Amino acid sequence: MTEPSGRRERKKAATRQKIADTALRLFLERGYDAVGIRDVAAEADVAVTTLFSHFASKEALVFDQDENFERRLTRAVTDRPPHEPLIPALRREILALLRHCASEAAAPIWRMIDGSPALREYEKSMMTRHAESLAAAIAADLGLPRPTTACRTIARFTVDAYSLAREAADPETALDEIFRMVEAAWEVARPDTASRAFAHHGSGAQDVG
Amino acid sequence: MTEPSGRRERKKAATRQKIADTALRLFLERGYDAVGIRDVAAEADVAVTTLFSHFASKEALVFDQDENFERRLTRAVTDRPPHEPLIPALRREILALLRHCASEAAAPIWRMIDGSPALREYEKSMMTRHAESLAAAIAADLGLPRPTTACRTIARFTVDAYSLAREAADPETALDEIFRMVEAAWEVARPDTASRAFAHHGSGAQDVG
DNA sequence: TCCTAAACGCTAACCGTTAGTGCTACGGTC
DNA sequence: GACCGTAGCACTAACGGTTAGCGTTTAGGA
Repeated sequence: MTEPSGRRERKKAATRQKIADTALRLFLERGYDAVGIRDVAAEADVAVTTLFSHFASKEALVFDQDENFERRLTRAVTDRPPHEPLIPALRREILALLRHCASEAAAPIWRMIDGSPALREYEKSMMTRHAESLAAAIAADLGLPRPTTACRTIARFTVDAYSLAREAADPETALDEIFRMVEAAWEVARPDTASRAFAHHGSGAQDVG
Repeated sequence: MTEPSGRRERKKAATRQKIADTALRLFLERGYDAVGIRDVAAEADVAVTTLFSHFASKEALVFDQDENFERRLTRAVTDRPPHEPLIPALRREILALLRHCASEAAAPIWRMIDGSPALREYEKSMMTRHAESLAAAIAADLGLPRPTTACRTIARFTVDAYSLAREAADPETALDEIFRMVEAAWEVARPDTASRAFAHHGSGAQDVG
């Protein structure tokens, strides 16, 4: 019951990988909607229940490899060069993600995702989940114990930037424009320099400017 | 085949209303997840197929009355007082929506929504859909033929504000903070006055109470 | 060696949703 | 008032994703 080290882990990982590979292959061959869970399970030579013990849903079969998405976002904050400001670091990472998805060998996969409403929905809710991790990373970067509203907001805006840029005709130009807006939003909210903008919070009085 | 005026329409509306009422009652009595579509249909004395001819999904049964949500957002733009700036008008409307959801007789409904992941997801994707209408309304307000990236971004940020404020411990204070950020984002992006960077309007433009 | 537990399998269902089909009643027209 | 097109609704049956219940194998540790 200590560490499940060794062969068992490898077998499990192999099964998982076989399922994911099979699923992706079938989806690309016949289309996402035309392939059923039972098809994937049969082709991967596992039971349906086994498939669902590795993946929470049919959509998760597609976004398996993109779990590192979250990692990349948080690392863009934590592992950036010492004096690089926060927002440019995020912008750089989003740009890299955009390019990774747009070109590369991943093109047919993203065509498939764009072609299925269920997958698009899933990706969006995935991004929103990741925004919460990003908010935590930003808060930690600022030395805050817990994410503030401003952290959560900037995190949400950042994943919006990804989502909006991906839908734009010219993603990279759109990203520039959106991040100018994100930067401006951050400038009025960041705790270290916000003192000149507002000095009160928590009490009833609210005001702008 | 002209206008289906009269009794038929009324009967249809009555059936729809009966289904919605029954569904809401059962959901509140037993919990959303504990009530099946077949239960609702039986209790409303209609066939399952009839239910689905009135409502696109189970979640839509809950958000039936909130179709005006989209209308309210776009009208906050189109029907605002002549010289009121865009962002404060949006802020005012979001505040009204927050209050409408938080207090009022709607409290148990929102408790139910918050208690069901499926419903929370549905609400979020609904808001994202509404963001696109809002973007169109903003574009029209500026005399643009089609929504630009900036319009879409501000629209998205606006519905984010609603979503983030609703999750916050103190929604109204959070909304103030978020809208300060939205305002800043808009200032650097708005096409007509992008040059005069910041114009603070300090006097009490927002109504409280 | 034996014991525990994880991984896997099978069956059988549950649940939301849809297709196919047909009946009924309403509304407009002659 | 009789006629007809069509909208609303019902019923059966299924599809596809997902899960529960329960049994079987197999690896790892005692």
